Amino acid sequence: MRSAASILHIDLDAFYAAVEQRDKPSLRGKPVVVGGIGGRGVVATASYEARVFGVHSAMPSHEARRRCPYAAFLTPRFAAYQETSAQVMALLRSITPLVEPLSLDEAFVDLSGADPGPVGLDALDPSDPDSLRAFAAALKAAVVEVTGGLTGSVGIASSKLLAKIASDLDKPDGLVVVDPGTETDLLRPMSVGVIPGVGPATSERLRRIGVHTVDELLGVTEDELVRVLGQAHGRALHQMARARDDRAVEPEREAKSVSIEDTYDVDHVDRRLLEALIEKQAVKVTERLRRARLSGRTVTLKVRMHDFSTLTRSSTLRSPTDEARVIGSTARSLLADLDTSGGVRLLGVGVSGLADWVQEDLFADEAAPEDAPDATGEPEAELPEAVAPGPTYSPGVDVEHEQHGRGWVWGSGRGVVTVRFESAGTGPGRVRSFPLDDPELRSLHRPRR
DNA sequence: TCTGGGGTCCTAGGACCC
DNA sequence: TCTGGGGTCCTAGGACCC
Repeated sequence: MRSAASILHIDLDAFYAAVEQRDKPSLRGKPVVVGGIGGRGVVATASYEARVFGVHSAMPSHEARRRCPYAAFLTPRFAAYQETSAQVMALLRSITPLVEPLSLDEAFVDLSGADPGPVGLDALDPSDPDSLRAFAAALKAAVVEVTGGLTGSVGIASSKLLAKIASDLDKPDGLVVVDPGTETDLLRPMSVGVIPGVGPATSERLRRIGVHTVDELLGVTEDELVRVLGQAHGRALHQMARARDDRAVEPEREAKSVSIEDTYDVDHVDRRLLEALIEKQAVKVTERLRRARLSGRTVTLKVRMHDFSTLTRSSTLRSPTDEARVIGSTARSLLADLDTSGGVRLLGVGVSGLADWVQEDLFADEAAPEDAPDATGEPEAELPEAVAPGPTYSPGVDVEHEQHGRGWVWGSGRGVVTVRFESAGTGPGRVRSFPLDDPELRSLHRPRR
């Protein structure tokens, strides 16, 4: 841990739901649930108004609907979230290049040597708590400004560990500065679960040796922790309990894998269908690889069975590839070893062992397992709807009507789509319904990147 | 109608090599 | 005259994060 509180962690509040409320004025102040809306969907983010009803992330959507039937249930618009995230990250990088994004809505920032000019301040002194508080307040205001109204919670401390814990203490719209020297006093009474990396399994193991709080964790020797949790985790936790953490903010972390996975509304048994689905995923993974100018050597197939048991099978090629044909045939050959007769609820295709270049493949003929019948060669019409294009008018997606302008899909069914015409800058808008095939209505949905 | 999708990191065993 | 010891690569699974 550093002598000054020079590490900042920012976490945008209820991020997906907040973007939806920004862009859909009629939903401001109301319960909003963003996530999968199919029978097997789960909640990605619930607005604070929905959390009051007990709705939270990772809860099955049907359970969320039971608890909060009048919430707006929306499918995610990742393009909008990515755009908003990029605005915030750009703001942070205008202050210092030492920015480490953890996800779309979270980042660490190393404030040593930062320039507070972009948030309208002359000076920032990380050794002065008042200066830090003034900076954080200015930063939060700037986030509201660049995002068009989103708030974030900020924690500032002498390490990543404490900054992250601090940003969580005063949500939403929070601001907590941990003064150097007070770190262990802050941690001591807390549950071990506040330490990032301590989830249900670790908590349970610790509970069995009588440890519930950080204070109790302090009474356990490093050897004992290693015995219970393994080398890496045990040592790390022994350090964390003492607020010892000198991990650096790493601005340039590179991707280690790229993957696609899909859970289907029904379990699939038909092998030809499974192969066709894998082939589609291979094409999508390839598109992502190529956009990032990457190639990879190891292809992994993930299969979740009807009983939720999950298997992975992987195969490492002689050289990196970014070809859908190679990735698809490799993944399909991995399926061959598995007994899927009980039904498959999820398939996934991933590529790891990434290289930021594409080798001219001297062994192309050998790298591609010899001509397994090509699933994409099958007539599309023979396959069930699972491989057909999805519905265009999912709840929440952006649309435009020639007469009425921009709006978003409230719902659709029985040949009708219902649209509310409003956007971030307008007030709450009117609602109208149209036939699904209305030529004047079009989806502005951009395919997911 | 139980349990998403995108990731990261760690462990453990076997093969292989020196 | 059983059975060494690392190191690296690969595979499979699991915990965890948002």
